[in-house]
Amino acid sequence: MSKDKFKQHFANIIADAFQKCYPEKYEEIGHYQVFDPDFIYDNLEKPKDPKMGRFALPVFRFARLLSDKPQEIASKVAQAVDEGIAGNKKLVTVTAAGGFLNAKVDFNTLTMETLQDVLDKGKRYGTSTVGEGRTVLVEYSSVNIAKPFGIAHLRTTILGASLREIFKKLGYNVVGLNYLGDWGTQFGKLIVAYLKWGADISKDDPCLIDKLFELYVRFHAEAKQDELLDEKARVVFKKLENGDTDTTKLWKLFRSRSIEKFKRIYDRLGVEFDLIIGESDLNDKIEPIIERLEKAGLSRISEGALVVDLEDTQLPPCLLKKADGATLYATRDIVGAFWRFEKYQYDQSLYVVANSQSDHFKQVFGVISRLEETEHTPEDERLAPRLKHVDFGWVKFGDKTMSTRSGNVIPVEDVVNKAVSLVKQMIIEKNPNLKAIDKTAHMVGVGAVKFSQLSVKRLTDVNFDWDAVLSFEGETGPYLQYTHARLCSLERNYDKDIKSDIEVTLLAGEEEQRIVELLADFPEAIADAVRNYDPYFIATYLLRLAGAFNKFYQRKTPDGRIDKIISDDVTLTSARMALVTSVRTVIGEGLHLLGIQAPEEM
RNA sequence: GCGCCCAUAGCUCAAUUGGAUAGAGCGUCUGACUACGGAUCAGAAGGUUGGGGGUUCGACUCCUCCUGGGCGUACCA
Repeated sequence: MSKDKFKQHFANIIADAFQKCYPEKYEEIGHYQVFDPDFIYDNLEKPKDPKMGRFALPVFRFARLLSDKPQEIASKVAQAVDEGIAGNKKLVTVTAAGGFLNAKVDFNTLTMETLQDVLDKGKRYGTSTVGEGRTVLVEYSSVNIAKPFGIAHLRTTILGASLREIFKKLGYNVVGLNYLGDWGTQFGKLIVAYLKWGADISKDDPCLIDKLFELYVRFHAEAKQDELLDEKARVVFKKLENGDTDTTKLWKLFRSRSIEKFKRIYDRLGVEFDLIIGESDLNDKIEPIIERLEKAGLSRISEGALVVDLEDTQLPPCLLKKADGATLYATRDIVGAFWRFEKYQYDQSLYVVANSQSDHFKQVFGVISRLEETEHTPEDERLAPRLKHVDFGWVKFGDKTMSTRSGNVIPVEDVVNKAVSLVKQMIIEKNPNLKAIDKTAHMVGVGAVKFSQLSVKRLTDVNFDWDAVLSFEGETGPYLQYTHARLCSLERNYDKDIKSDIEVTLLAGEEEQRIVELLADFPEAIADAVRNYDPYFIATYLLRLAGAFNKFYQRKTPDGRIDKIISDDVTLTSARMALVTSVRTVIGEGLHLLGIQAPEEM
C-alpha cells in the first residue's frame, strides 16, 4: 500500500522535531524510535473527532524513553515543529493536546489533490497494484445439493462475492469458487428417504427438490426413533462411493436439479463464480494424498477408522476414512487444497464458512501443515500458511438457531421477493414516473438484503430480523442508493462538464472539508476491508460518506434557507459539483465492491 | 467434562485492535425554506460497557475468577 503523502510529511517533521527537542537522547539511541520517521508513521492514529485533526500521535508511551511528561513532550515537539517550518508553506499544522500531537493538513492542498485524483481516475480511484501477479481463491456460498438455499447461506454468499470484488480492485487474480456439498453420508440419507417415502414423486416434478427436502427433514425426525435408518444411510452412501449404478443415477438427478434451482437464485442475487465444483469431483484425487499421509507416517488406524493425530493442538484426531472405508469432508478439504493449488498456484486461499466449523478447518490446516513439515517442503512452497478460514457468526432467527435438519429454514428467494415487492410498492408511491420500475425495484430490494449482511462485522452473530432487512431507512443499502441517485440527479440538473480545476477555497466549509477528508479515506477503507477480510469496513465507510454529503446537501444559510449546491454563482457551483461527482463516484464504486448496484434514479 | 466464541442505550450494532467526552441506526419525543429527490436533514431523551479482582500513564479492549448464553467436541457437512 503506498504511503499517504501527508502522513509521511508529518512523520518526517515530527521525527525531526524530536531530534531537536531531545538531542542528548537522540545521541544516545540514534535513528530509532521517535527519531525514526518510519516508526512515527507506523504509530499514527486517527483522532476520535475529525475536528481534532487528520492524524495524531499519542506520546504517552515515549514518556519513559525521553524521561519527560507526556504533556511536556507534546507541547515541546509541537513548538519545535512550528518554529522549524515557519515561513515555509505549511502542509500540516501540528498542535499539542494533552498527551497527543494532532495534525491538521493543509486543506487547499488536500482538496485539490483528492478531487483531482477521484475525477481523473473515476471508478479506478482507490485501485492499487498490491495484488498484481498474485492469485487468491475465495470459496463461498458452497451450498448443499438437495437442500434449500436458506438465509444461513446468505452470509457466506454475499460476504464471499464482495471479497471477490475487493481483491479484484487491488489487482489480484481472483478465483471465486462455489464448492458444492454434493457428496457425503447425507446423500445416503436422502436416497434412503426417497426410496422409502418418495415413490409417488415424479422425476419431472418441478418441486422435486423441495419435496426431497421434506423427506430429508422426515428422515431426521424418524431417525430419532429408528436407529436402523442411520445405518441404512451409511450403507447406501458407501454404495454410492463404490459406483453403484442405480444409486449414482438418483444422485445425478438430485444434483442436476438442485444446480438448476441454485442458478436461478444466484442470477437473482447477481452473484457470480469463476468456478463451480463439487466435493464429488475430488473422488479420484483422494487416494494419492492418503498415500502421502501414510508414507509420511502421520496416519494410523483407530477403532477401524483412518485418522491423523493432532495431539499438541487439543483437537481431536482428524478422520480421513470411516471404519467402512468411506471418506469424510475433512478428507476432501485436505485433498481439495492440494488440487486447487495444482490448478491455480494460489498465494492465498480463503474459506468463507461459518465459525461453527472452525475446528474442522484447524484440523484440515493442521494435517496439511504436518504433512508439509514431515516432507520438508520448503517454507515458501507450503500451502498451510496460505489457507485462511474467513469465519463469520451465526444467522439466528428469533430465539431459534437456523437448522437445516429440523427444517427451520427461511428461503433466500422469499426474502428477496419480499424486499423487491416492497420496494416496488414504494417506488409506485413516491416516483411513479420512473421508467424502469421493476429493474430498479430489483436493484434496491437486493441491495437492502445484501447490505443487511455486510453492515455488521463478520464475526458478530446476527439475528435475522424481517423488519431490519426490509427497512430502507437509516443505515441501509437503499440509503446509500438513494444518496447515489440524488447525486446523479444533481449532475443531470447541472448538465455541464465537471472540472477539477476549481476554486478550492470555496469548499472550505466544515461540511465540505469533512467530505473531502472522507473521499481521501476511501483507499484506507478498502485496505481495512482486505486486512480484516471483511467488507464491513467499506459498508460503514460509505455510510459515513453518504451521511456527510446529505448533511452538506441540506445545510441552511443563516436565514434558514437551504444553501443550494446549484446556484447562479458559476464558480461556486462548479466547485461544489466537483465534490458531487467525486462523492457519486466513490459511493457507486464502494457499492460495487459490496456487490450492490447503484441506480441513477429510484 | 474439555475447547473456542460472545455479553455495550429499550432493540440492532460500532468504538481506529491499549488512547482523548463509549458512538451510530431503529424505536420514542420536538422540529425543517411551500422539497436542487423528505428512502433526507437538525435536535432531545436514553450507559456503573453482565459482576468482582488484577496488569499501567490509560482498559469496552489484555490476565484471572464468577454468572448467563452460543458453537464444537472421531466415523454428518
